[in-house]
Amino acid sequence: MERRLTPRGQQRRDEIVAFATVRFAENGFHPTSVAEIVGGLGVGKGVFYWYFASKDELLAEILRTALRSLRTAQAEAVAGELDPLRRIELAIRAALRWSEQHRHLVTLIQFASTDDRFAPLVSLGEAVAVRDATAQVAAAVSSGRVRDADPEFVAHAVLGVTTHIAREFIHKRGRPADDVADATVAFVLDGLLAGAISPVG
Amino acid sequence: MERRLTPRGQQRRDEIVAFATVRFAENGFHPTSVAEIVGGLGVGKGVFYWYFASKDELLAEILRTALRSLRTAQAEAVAGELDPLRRIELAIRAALRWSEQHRHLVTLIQFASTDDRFAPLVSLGEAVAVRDATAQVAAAVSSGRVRDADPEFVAHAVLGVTTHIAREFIHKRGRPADDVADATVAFVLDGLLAGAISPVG
Amino acid sequence: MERRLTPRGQQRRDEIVAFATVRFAENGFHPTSVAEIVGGLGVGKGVFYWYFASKDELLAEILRTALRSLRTAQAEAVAGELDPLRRIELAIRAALRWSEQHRHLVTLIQFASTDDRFAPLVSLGEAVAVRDATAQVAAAVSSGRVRDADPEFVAHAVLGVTTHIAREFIHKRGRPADDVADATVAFVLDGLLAGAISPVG
Amino acid sequence: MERRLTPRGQQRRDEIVAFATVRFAENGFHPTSVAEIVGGLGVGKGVFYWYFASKDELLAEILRTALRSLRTAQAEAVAGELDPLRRIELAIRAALRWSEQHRHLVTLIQFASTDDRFAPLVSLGEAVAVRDATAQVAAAVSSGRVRDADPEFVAHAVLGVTTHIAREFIHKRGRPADDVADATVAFVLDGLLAGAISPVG
DNA sequence: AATGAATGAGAGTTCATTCAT
DNA sequence: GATGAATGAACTCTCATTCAT
Repeated sequence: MERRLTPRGQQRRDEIVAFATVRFAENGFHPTSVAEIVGGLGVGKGVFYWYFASKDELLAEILRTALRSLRTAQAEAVAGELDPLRRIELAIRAALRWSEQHRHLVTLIQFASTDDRFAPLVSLGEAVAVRDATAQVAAAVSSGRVRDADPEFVAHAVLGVTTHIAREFIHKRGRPADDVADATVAFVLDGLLAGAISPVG
Repeated sequence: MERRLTPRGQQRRDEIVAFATVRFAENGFHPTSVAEIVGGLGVGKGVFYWYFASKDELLAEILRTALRSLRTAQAEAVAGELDPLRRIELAIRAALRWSEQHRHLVTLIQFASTDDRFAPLVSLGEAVAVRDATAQVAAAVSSGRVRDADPEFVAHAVLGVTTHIAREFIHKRGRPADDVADATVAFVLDGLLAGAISPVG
Repeated sequence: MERRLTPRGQQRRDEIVAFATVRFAENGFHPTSVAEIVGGLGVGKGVFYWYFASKDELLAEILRTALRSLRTAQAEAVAGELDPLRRIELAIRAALRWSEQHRHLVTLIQFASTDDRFAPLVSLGEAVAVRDATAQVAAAVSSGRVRDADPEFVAHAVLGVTTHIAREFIHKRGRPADDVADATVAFVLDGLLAGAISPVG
Repeated sequence: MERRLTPRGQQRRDEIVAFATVRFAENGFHPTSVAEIVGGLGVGKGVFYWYFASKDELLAEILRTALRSLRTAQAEAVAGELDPLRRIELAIRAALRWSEQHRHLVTLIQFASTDDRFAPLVSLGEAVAVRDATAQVAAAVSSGRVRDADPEFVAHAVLGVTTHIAREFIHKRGRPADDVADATVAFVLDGLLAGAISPVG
């Protein structure tokens, strides 16, 4: 593969990616056939294999692009911010806003992480975000601003909250990402007990 | 279906379920063929269709049984406990212990939730746990013991943390469920800020 | 593969082998599709793959069976004969008679020897005959009954004559194997010069 | 087709022929795709069809050229020689030398003779050599210099020996063509028995 | 002369499911 | 209850060939 493409070719390729992403997310990867994709685009079967080595390779590319896009969105969101807790907050907000705009990709990423052939790609993509979050938490812990905790554990806990909440509240219930983000940040930073009335005895 | 089975029949059926669960979890549901399952058990194809109406139906049953088992484990864990926060803690601990013992089922549940045909079963199974957690949080909030928050949101946040942490720390890294549970409960109840040194300025 | 077959299954399998042998020989291996084979037998496509792992594997098996059959025919023909030259003669006669009866197999063997994936099978099959012929020639040479010559070279020369002659005279022109065998044996034993009138000066 | 080509065009064409010859011989004709050929040369697909009407036509041309080349080599080798047996010997030597230099073509010719679409071309090419050899043998027989035998049969026997020996000893084992030729000529002229010690009673 | 793009029939193969025994 | 055999639609992928540029 790695073909030199004309502008028209690049456009075709993008069409395939866009169409397949939606189908894969809505129908599932395995149940969506190549025939369905090319049929939906009104082109011959060969077109698919002109641009992609295989159906697997197409999904892999979708995933790589998606994860890179998410990473970029987060990187831009935290750029310039030095405070560790603010960085974490901004990263959560960016992730939720990105999820709102790319629900199909979110679905695909979740599926991919259940398939041995694609899971490594997802882990790889997540690793960057986790690494950054881990560093921020570690900094916050050592400066005494947050309670002592395994930074990597916390980073994954945050990741778990964020992804599940995105699916449940943004995708399923259509809540605005920013509102959901407020609640998510509060949960992450304060937990359940903070600010509550101390038990009287 | 709904066949009256002899003890030997019941055993056969259970064998199929057990074997298929592992294969589905390790290889993926779609990539695992019926032929592979019956081949692995050394029986003919007819056997499979004697006990199950279809491959889909087998997965559905695995999921139903799995979710029921998880529910039961949680119900037993919280039985008799009246304090809302303790109930949540006990439910988290039960879920993590169950995940430790049923990693294949955890994988399958995650996959199922990405497939339109099976996702409803998972939601249904989770709904019970979420409903209980929501009620506990609501009680705790209204008694002023935890900060004001949308109880259902919190319930899902806890679910998100727990499932992700189970996969990442118990399955991938093999940490003991009980240790992981301690950290999870701390995260959920205290968030990041609680117990930290207040900023001096 | 390596399936336990019922008598009916064995029969089906044999049908496929027989039909495919003819088609492969007449149309060529690559140009003959699996669809053509199952269509010609009036069965579904799955049948083919129930009995054979692949089209390649079917050809491989045809070749193995064919070469074993030829070997057996030659072994039976020379059994009990001790004289080296007679053994060679009998082997040539057996080969030609076998070629007469299995012209499709002869064609397939020739094709196979031009394809890297199958050529080793042919070489393997021929090796036995060549080894025996080599031994006979060596014996004849060392007893002084034939002129000094590289026994292995002679063995291959005999093989070359025999196979080409079978195709040209038995298959293409339909000459009876026994007549062709007489001429072949004469050529092999006597060459061109033997028994000729010595040049008078 | 039959295009008037510029010198550069002629060169391109020759490149294709050379490259395809090697690929066809090493990978097989059917398994070698047009895409592979143009890809290997770093040109677009249009180029192929600019110079050749089809893949079949390319092979046909390769074969025609190859057989003409072999014929020419033999014709030059025997030119001027009047003695029938010497002509046969020289033709054998020329064939083996040519085989040594054109092993890929030898492989292709052998394959072609197993495919109904190309076999006639090979027969046609061989016919000339066989015709000449037949004439020489007939002359030698009628002058009494060789034993009585069907000249055409002998011609084919010689062809069979020569082609098989070329593949086995020159191509597979890399023996020098001239050494192999000595042994081949000896076999053809003397057979096995000539010059051997007569059995003593 | 040459390119990249496109075609679409057809290749080999798989597989959930059914059926005769 | 259980088997091996059979089905045939659907799958992924290939490929000789054509075409617009």
